[in-house]
Amino acid sequence: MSEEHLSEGGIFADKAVLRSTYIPENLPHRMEQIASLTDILSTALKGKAATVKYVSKQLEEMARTCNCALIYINCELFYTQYRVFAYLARVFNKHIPVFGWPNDVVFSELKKGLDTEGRHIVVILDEMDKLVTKEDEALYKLIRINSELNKARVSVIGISNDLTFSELLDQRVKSSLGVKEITFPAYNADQLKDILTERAVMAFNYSALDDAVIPLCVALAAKRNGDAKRALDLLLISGEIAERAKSKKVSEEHVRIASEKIKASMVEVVKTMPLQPKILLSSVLTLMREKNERSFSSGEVYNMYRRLCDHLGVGMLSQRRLADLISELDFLELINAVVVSRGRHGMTKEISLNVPEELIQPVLFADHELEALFNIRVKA
DNA sequence: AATCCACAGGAAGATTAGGATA
DNA sequence: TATCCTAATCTTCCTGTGGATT
Repeated sequence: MSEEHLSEGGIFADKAVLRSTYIPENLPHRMEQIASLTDILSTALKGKAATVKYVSKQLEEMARTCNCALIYINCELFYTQYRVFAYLARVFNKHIPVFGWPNDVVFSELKKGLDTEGRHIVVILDEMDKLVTKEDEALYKLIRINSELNKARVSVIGISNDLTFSELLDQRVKSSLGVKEITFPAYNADQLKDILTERAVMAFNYSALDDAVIPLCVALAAKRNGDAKRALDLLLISGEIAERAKSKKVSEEHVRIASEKIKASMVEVVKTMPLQPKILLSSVLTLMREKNERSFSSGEVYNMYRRLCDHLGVGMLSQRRLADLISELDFLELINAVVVSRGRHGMTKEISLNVPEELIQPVLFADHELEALFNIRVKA
């Protein structure tokens, strides 16, 4: 139980419930994704943290019905290639000494064991980051094992609390993991409401929430992409504001203040950005006005970016560099950037604005270096 | 099944900015 | 002021990717 938890007495019952690290018992409106997670037992996968963790909680139950074995490995304990493979091989009744055998012998024993059983197995690697730093070949081998098996299939579910660890991953591993990445459609207002209500019951003390608070949070968040994390953030910050104000209840007013605070910090982020990212952001804005669409390919954005630089008489960056800036803005949650394949038409990042246009447009135009964009021709 | 688009994103090296030091 | 050092930025060159199209 956390320190934070102990000090809750007024508004909050358990603040941690609202944080993005919290694993809910229930995951409403994601049954389809959960179903497909259990479905694709022939490939490696990764997904949004909460969903994967939830699945690992529940999968054991389902595993019995879909005839596959579930093997849980805590990488904090089994942190080398040898230990992981030896552990797995032992599951298939292979006798492997604790140490002494060469890695590749252990590996081929594991393959033999798998193929004689010929089943689907799901390997859950908890604290996966520990394994990656200590032994980078293990993950790669495990993921690629399918191509060397005849009958059996192996899936890997990686769990990690370390948000930055995917940067450490071997590119080969990353790309294999990404193969069956599941997409998560945005929640609609009703679904968001369900989610917030469910969490609020646990997070707040009884009757510490005004009835209007959740609908308001949903209304404010739904304007911006139906992102559950944003709605939960808003609720959390509202609660904190109410708490600091020594109020007994979280009211609509607190939500409004919280919303203003969030907006203010977004404005601040945009205001203090260097020139080039500002031009990039302006490019997205201009594209939205010109084409009357919401999302654009990185090629479109780069072309617009060049146009704007030209217009401003500013030196332009390479496409490669711009791709990095796009990722940075994505990280800051100012834009959404998702890699998609358009088949014959190549791969792109689909880029869309993630903050209210009317909020950042004035900020950008206020920059005297961008003044010239004011009168840029909007052609149909 | 093979091709091929339009990029993503890694590697390595160059350039620049911002200091520190002498 | 000139010189050096380091980190951040940015470029060039590159290989890899998924799936619509052939």
